[in-house]
Amino acid sequence: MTAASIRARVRAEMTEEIKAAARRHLATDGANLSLRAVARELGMVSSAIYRYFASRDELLTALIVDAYDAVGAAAERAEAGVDRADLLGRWLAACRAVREWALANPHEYALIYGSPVPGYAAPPDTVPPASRVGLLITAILADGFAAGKLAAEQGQPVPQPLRPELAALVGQLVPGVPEPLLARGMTAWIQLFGAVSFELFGQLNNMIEDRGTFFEYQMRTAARVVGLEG
Amino acid sequence: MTAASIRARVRAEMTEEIKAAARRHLATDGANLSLRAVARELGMVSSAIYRYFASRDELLTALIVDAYDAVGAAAERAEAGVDRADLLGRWLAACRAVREWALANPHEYALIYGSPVPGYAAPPDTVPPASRVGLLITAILADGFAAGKLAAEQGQPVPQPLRPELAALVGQLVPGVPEPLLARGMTAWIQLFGAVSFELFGQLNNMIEDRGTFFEYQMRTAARVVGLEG
DNA sequence: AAAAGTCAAGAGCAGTGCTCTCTAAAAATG
DNA sequence: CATTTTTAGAGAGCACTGCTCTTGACTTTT
Repeated sequence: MTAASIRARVRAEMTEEIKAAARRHLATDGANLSLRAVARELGMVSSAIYRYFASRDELLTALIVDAYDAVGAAAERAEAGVDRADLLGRWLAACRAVREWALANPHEYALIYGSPVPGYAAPPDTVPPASRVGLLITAILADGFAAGKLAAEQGQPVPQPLRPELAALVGQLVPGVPEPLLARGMTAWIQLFGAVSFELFGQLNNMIEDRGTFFEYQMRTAARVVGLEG
Repeated sequence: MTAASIRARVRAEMTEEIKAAARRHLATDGANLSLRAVARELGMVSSAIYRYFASRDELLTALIVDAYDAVGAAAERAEAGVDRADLLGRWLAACRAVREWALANPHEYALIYGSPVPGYAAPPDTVPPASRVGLLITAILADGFAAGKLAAEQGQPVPQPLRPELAALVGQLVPGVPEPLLARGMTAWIQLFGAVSFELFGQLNNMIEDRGTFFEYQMRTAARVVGLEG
């Protein structure tokens, strides 16, 4: 039993080492990292990797899950450090955390929010980690609504055909939040990742140099759309 | 002379055929399409491709330029069909055209707005085509401001450090537009491509089914941020 | 101590981007 | 018209890729 768990522990450590090496290679080769190169770096032969991951795709999936969890955790940590009553502060803290994580781990960010890897279908285990940031945002909205600080309706009316879908989402994510508020929350969500992606993927090149200030402005604008004032 | 231009014309046709085949392969293999497979499809040998493109990157660059031009042209065409005084209509037409082009050509969209291809640096010739949609949006803003329909200031104040950069952008893109208006235009620009990318890259999966309506709502919300009312 | 389970290595297959050399045809030049 | 020059493509080859299968060594369990 102890022996078995030793083996299991060694196996877990090896798995982590492979992922760490793969993450390093992600930086130079992107999603088409080379299994053989990873193996070489670890001083083993390529076929040995297959004892730990059934395929390259499975390795990628592990990296994707880790990445989603890492952004999610970073955003949650930052948001948790802000006074609960300061809704704008909580939103901005989460946004900044996402951006900073993305800047520090650009290739992992690209892996999860960039173009889908061709021929790769995300398995179901990636879904829960993928929704952590979205959940965090909606939690802020829920708090704001509960405290009477966020209006249910504001701005563009939500088209009728969207309401049942939004209602279902509210039901499974944040019970009690009005659909129009969630709809605006999704606007902010798109704005957040749109801004980070544009910066990271080079769309701001030759246009904006002071990316930090630009991002701050964008996220404050998004906050206004949702109804979060200072 | 005529003979020379015959040769040149054949060469141009062959170049187009290679690009067309490469575009087809983009669908299955994404950015790491195989030169050999492209050559095979054209009934030639891989080394022959190198008579037309010095490297795989050069082929990719050609595809990227074509893609930027295609979205740009689609957006311009759609926007041109709307009454000049109908600013909201022009904005929405451009947005819908971008989305529809992206849905029809998802892999080309991913090539230009997705994660950067690892080890690939976009050469300067991609810059002008890349800015066509942005130019179109700012042209709408300029018209609206000239007609007195768009307020210079609105919503979130533009941070001081951003103003000189925005001023420079205004100068080289759309003289006469106030910086805060351009800043809001960029918000809408991010919202547009953020929404399309989220839909295309699968971030809306298991959340929103009626993507068309959702997109419409998002773009109308973005229009409000800029100050474009019905 | 024997049986079962696990790990890693090595060879091999079909594929890749790219370079180099060679041939055949076409165009430009005398 | 004949000859030189330019060009397109073919083919072989290099170092690489993901992945499979077989073989040998080691560890855990019975």
